[in-house]
Amino acid sequence: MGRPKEFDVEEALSSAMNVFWSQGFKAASLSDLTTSMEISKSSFYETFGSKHDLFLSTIDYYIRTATAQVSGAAHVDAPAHKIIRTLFERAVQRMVDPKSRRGCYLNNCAVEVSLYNELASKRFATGMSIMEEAFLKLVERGKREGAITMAHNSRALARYLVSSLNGILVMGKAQSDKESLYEVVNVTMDALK
Amino acid sequence: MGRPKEFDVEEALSSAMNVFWSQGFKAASLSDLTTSMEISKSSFYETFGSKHDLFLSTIDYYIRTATAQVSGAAHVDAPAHKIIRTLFERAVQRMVDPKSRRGCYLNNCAVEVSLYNELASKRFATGMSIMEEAFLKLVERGKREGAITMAHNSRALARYLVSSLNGILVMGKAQSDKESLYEVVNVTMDALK
DNA sequence: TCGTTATTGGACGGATCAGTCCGATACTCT
DNA sequence: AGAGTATCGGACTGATCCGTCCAATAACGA
Repeated sequence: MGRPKEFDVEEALSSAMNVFWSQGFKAASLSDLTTSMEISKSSFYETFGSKHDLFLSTIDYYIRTATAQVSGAAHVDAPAHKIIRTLFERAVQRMVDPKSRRGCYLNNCAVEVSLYNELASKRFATGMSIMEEAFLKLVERGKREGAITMAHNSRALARYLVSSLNGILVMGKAQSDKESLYEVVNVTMDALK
Repeated sequence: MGRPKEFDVEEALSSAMNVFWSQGFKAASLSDLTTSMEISKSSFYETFGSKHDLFLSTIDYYIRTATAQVSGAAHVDAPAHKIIRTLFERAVQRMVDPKSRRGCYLNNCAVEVSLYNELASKRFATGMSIMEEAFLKLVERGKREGAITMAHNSRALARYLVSSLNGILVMGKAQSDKESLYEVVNVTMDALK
């Protein structure tokens, strides 16, 4: 019944997210968005409601996809502390590559709009706590494996890791020198011992 | 000769910075700025050139004032590692207070405009390296005082501290719980031992 | 008093913006 | 063939934006 959608909503969301990620919410015009999403203005409003609605949807999309990666890594068959290190090293690699030096989408969104946008900042908090839970499981496993210190409780260490990861993503914007960032990772990881 | 300026340029810069800090560059309208700065549109363009010029000036202003605080703390007569902890605790206090939960101005600016603004991102890098130098001196002193580990070179530790401080400022936006943030500070500081 | 500079407020231009609406067309199922 | 939906492009609205310009006024020094 009726003509089917010609574009994939998830793909369009991904494109839109990349536009917001690169330009910010305010700076991204509707024209920028529809061009990148490869849909017409009419389809845009029909499917996504408004620029602001779309923005919130891209945050949900990011939480759905990006945090799934971190959570997924927790199930890899390797020592927990190695998985943690790998997650940090991947972050460094992303910040070193000019094409992906955009930091964390959630952080960027929080900076730009959380101040005047309740809905967006709630999503930011949600994303962070998902990250925290993922790290928490890894830390607990690391303790059982005897590779992580008992000097701090697991949740404190998990929060420390989320915080540190964000710090590295911020630093990467100013200091894209690979070795410097790896040094920071080394010090950060040593705190777990 | 001629009528003297009636407003203080530094004060106006401070007001403008607060507007940008709270709303972001794009979202801050000229009307918002002139209202907060308490000058007319004509005086605005006469003195500050353009919105963008003013923006860059506020970044310089921030670097001039805020990093001076950190650098100044280095000369306090107290054990270096205690000074470092105090700096972190002050950051936590700022993030816990709803009125000052705005993170680091440099970071916010970098997130919003660094992607399409060379001049702003250079300033961001400058600010970060000033912070790094301040922490470097503290770390070196802390080592001489025997309170900081020799396991890592001083510059790596200084970078680690800058990174961690930024991480805490980011986390504070999602997690404003005081105790959680203090826990992160504790773990962070333990890495120096 | 006179020249110089600072300040103001408002009018104005040119551009861009988000969002609405409509007519034409294309696709799919019954 | 016909009903139902998707898509498109473009015209349009109303608002907002940054920035320019100008005439009037106010404060200073000589």
